[in-house]
Amino acid sequence: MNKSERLFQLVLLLRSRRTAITAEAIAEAMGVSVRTVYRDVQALVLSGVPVEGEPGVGYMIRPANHLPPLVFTPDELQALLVGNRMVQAFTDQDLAKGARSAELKIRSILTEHLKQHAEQQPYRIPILESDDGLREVHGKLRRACEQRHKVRAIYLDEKQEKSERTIWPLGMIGWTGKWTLLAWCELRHAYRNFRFDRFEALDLLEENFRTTSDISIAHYLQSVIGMRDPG
Amino acid sequence: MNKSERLFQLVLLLRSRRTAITAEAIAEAMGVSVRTVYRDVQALVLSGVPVEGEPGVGYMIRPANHLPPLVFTPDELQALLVGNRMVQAFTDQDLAKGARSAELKIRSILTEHLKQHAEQQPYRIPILESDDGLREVHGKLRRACEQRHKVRAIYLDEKQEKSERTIWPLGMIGWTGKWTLLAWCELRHAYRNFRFDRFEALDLLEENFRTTSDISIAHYLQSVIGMRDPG
DNA sequence: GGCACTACTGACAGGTTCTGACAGTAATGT
DNA sequence: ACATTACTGTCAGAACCTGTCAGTAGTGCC
Repeated sequence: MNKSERLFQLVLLLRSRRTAITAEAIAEAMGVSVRTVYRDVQALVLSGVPVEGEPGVGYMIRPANHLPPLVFTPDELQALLVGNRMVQAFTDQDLAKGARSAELKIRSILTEHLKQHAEQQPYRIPILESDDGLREVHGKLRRACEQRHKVRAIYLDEKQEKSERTIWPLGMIGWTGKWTLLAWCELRHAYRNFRFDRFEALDLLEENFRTTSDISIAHYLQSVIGMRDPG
Repeated sequence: MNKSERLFQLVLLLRSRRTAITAEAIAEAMGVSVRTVYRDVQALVLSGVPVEGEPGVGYMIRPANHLPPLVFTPDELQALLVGNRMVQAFTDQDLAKGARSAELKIRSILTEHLKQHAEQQPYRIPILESDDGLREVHGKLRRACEQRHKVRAIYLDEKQEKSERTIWPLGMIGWTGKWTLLAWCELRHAYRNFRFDRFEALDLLEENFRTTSDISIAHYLQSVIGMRDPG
């Protein structure tokens, strides 16, 4: 990525956020040194782009129309289409529906050349009916996470031992070949991970839970795994 | 005026006009050669700025009112973001890069409300360094499919038996937890499927192949699996 | 006041990209 | 066939860019 491309991406990055971002975070996102970020920011300012910064806070862009209309490049388009197809195959029905309609919107703005490019991609991702049950589990759990419903679940562990418990679904982790639910378990008073394919029964309860600083996906990722939550 | 500054100015120039402007006029306005203008225009196009040109007419930026506004619903947005993250985790580096920049473009046009919504989604998809080798295999095979290069491969089957063969990579099939390559095998004179994680070595050959009505992904799906190729 | 930390600027050697000039290609018109 | 126009590819020389490191300024703590 050369400098001019990077400057465009930096404008996009700043425009994509609601909050300020530090030079260090930008450097990491762009794969360059912090010194280069300072230079880039200065280059933007000299070009008239209203970037503002504050020590201890980071950089923001003032909302002004500094972006021309943008269209997707061939690589970007392919990434979107493949990703959408994966969502249709590996998540749930409602999200699949969202993916399909998003794709129609994206296709509506393509040039003829890009449309042809989209026809020639080598990917095929079959949507198997045998995965319908899993898609339903996925949908229930997503709803529970989003709406913060406690869940009453019957779960089989790796030894096929059945347990029944009430859990607070905090987040959905995607791995190669499986999804796991990060939850706070009322039975064990601790975080637990549950594979979607091992739930035998699931009931969303009317009762809601609240995340706290000590019970949240960010807390788990930070203090239990030692990973910063980019989300 | 360096190149990055000039590109910003060129966007402003093109956006300020209702009519096309020739490369020569741009060159004069910018104080550079015509050759450089051609390069600059190409750089803008590669970043996704919809610059269009016609011999004898000149260049314009496609007006925003000729592009339908891209407005996504919360579900559509979530589907796009999750899909993009999966592409980053489970495909190759270049496609991941496309996904990232597509995401920035999408995020940069969101309303404040949708930006907030995007921050609160329950998905986390870790991008593991342990998958870097597989991402490299994925990238090679994608290139081979797209550019129609024959591939010289060393492959381990499910009994760990090693074989070496020349194959024509036709398409990439995504399943839960793994990718397979659909290829025409010169050794067996038949279609064969190869799991990405079982390739021990891969060399893209200079030699190209051509698909025919009897050797193609559509033919395989239709006549071998009995499935219509949605394309 | 001294020290540590944070965010930034200046300088430098080595590396990378960019430029104009020129040759070549493709399309169009006479 | 020839001329013109708009574009692409190549090359040598020029210009710019990068990360590293040292230094500056500001802030907070002891």
